[in-house]
Amino acid sequence: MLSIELIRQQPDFVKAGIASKNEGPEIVDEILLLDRQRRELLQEADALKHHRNEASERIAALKRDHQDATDAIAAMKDVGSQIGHLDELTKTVDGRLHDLLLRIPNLPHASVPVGRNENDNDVVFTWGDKRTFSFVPRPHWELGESLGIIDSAAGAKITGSRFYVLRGLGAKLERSLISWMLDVHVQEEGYTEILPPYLVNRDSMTGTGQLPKFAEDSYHTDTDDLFLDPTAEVPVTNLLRDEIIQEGRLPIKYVAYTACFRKEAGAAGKDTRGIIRVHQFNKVEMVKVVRPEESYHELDLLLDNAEGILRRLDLPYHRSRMCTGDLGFAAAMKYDPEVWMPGQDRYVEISSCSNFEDFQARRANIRYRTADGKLSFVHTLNGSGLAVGRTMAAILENYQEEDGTVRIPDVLVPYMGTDTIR
RNA sequence: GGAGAGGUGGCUGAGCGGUUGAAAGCGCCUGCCUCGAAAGCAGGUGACGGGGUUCCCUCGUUCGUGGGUUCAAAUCCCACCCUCUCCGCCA
Repeated sequence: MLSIELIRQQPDFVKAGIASKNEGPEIVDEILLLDRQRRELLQEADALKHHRNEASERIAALKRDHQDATDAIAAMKDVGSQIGHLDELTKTVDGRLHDLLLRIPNLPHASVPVGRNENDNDVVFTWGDKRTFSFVPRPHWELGESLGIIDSAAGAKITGSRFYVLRGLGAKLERSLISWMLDVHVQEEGYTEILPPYLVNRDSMTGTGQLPKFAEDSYHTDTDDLFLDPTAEVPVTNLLRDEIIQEGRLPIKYVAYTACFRKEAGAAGKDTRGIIRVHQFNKVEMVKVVRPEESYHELDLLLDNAEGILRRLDLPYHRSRMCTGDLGFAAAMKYDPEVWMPGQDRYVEISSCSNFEDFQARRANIRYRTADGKLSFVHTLNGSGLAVGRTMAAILENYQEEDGTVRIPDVLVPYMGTDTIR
């Protein structure tokens, strides 16, 4: 969330920032109004409480001296109820204010290009040579079906649409990719591996920004109010919720594999074929918690770590810079590496690397203590390294042969125990 | 799921209705001592939110969370959450 001080002091700056994210300015005015009400109520109640505290001290003194205190007690009789009334009002206003603060998006970094939606994003970097095919490359869903490794019908049968089953070397390829990606990030880039719960509580979902605004995107268990994590970002970032980190521990670099669950509300009709947009998918996610002054440098490193996976797999990609309108709710800056899919003749998002600055840290109350003892909010970042199912799709499409077999990228052969899926 | 124990400041841990934001110890910071350090001695040391004449003063809140009782709650009552031990069930 944004600091209330910033909203108070520079409301027009905040309005302009959220407008560039396609959010109306009314929320800022509503916040300012409630903030004013809150402070007025607080002053009134504090004055009464001060009065009560002084009276209590006098009563205590009288009691100690074994003197009669009935008059003093009688005089305070209804002050308590006045305070109770004011506290109740404050609580109502406070709750409403807090809810609005949780619903206001992060402001974009000043350097982010202003734009309305994904059409205004820029490709800022391109890597790799697209392979020239002597035949018409097929999309991964056709390859997956003919090889018998991706079974969408089975997924629909046992669960529903947008679920799929992997079989044989398909299942093994998914598992190999997870292990290999984790190994690269841990062994070569110094991340610490985490295997968190896939179910998270309401506080965790609020801490990273999925709640309260995007509840309809998440799977939820009615009986105990838990959510299926939409990304490992949620459990992993929340490892540090309400923690005070000694500065020397920063930067903290975590990498986690989890299954991810998304309702994909509003995606009806989009990417209906294949395994690009599904309700359950595997992802390896990197999460960083860093000192504020280093967060943009760390974003560059994070991007390089994500794209390094694509380079090791020799998959052509480009990097898309998100405009303000496509940053999402919590990010101040975001880049999406997109992989080339020759079977579909398009680039597909395969990672998303964001700097949230202190937006998540404020919500989740993640702070660090500097050498001179001061407390500040950290900056948080995360990026997929990578979405596993989409990586498998990209491998199938880029490494396919005319006879329908698929070659295994060199780095994965030791994990797969074979160099071809046939 | 059942029974029991417990949740207090950075940590350990007292307090169990009335100057208790909270003893004591540890840790940390400052000063004295020292060539320097340790030891010793003295002092200081939480967070959050208001207000102000804004390197400081002041008020309020804060002892797992939320309610309740009371002039007054860390302290009494209720509910919930979490941790530990034992039992049961179980991949």
